[in-house]
Amino acid sequence: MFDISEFIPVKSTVFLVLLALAEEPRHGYGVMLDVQGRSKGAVKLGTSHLYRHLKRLLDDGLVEEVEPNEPDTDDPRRRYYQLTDMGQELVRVESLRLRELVKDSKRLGYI
Amino acid sequence: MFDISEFIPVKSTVFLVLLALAEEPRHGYGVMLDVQGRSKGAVKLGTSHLYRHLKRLLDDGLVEEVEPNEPDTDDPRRRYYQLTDMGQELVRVESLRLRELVKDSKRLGYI
DNA sequence: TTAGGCTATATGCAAAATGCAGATATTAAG
DNA sequence: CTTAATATCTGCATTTTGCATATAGCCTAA
Repeated sequence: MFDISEFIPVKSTVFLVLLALAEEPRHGYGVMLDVQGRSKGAVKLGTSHLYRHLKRLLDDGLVEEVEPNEPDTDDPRRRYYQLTDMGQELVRVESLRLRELVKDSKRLGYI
Repeated sequence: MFDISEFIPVKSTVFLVLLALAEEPRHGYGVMLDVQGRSKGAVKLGTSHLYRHLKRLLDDGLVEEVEPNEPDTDDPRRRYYQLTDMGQELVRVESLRLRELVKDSKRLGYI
């Protein structure tokens, strides 16, 4: 369907951004908080970094901007993003790759 | 035991190197072949990159050089590496982190 | 025996990514 | 009103990457 091979392996921090958006559309700052929360604070993604990642993901067609569900309750500065079809496939393929690595690690007795 | 928090998240390509060494001591070129094989060719690690990663891992105390098991059968150019205790712990902790991400991806229906 | 391909490690350099700091502005709480 | 939290974005020095290339030992077949 899509040729996503050039994006694999997905960078560790970028995968966290994709996974945040995999759950539901979010704005940049929300992505940052999700990344921190998901890793219990172990991974911190600086804002500068975050927005540059988002710009890159937009350019690559993995993420697209979307209107918020309830505009009136939202801070107007917020820009919402969601995964494109290609972005969803990348999450799927990269998840499978990581699952194999985890399986190897388990087989070797590390976890 | 060790403070490995500064190394998390481990870069995608570096984790592949660590996992190659997690199986058994290998020399640089062997690591490269393992990385390619483990991902069925999807991930290619250039030689320049590989040796710089190894140097960095040595400097960080995650990997250490080791004498080959059977010197006489080996190409004398080869330098063998294995994980240190800290390197092993990093593999363990990072594997657990990745397992959670895969679990999230599964919960969201991506895999 | 030598030519070619694979194995093996390493460096140089331009381009890209990163980390840190800070600019700018809105919202919410006290 | 003042402060803290929210929110997006840019500048710049440093680090990492990608690509090419250097060097050289090993292996096999013409």
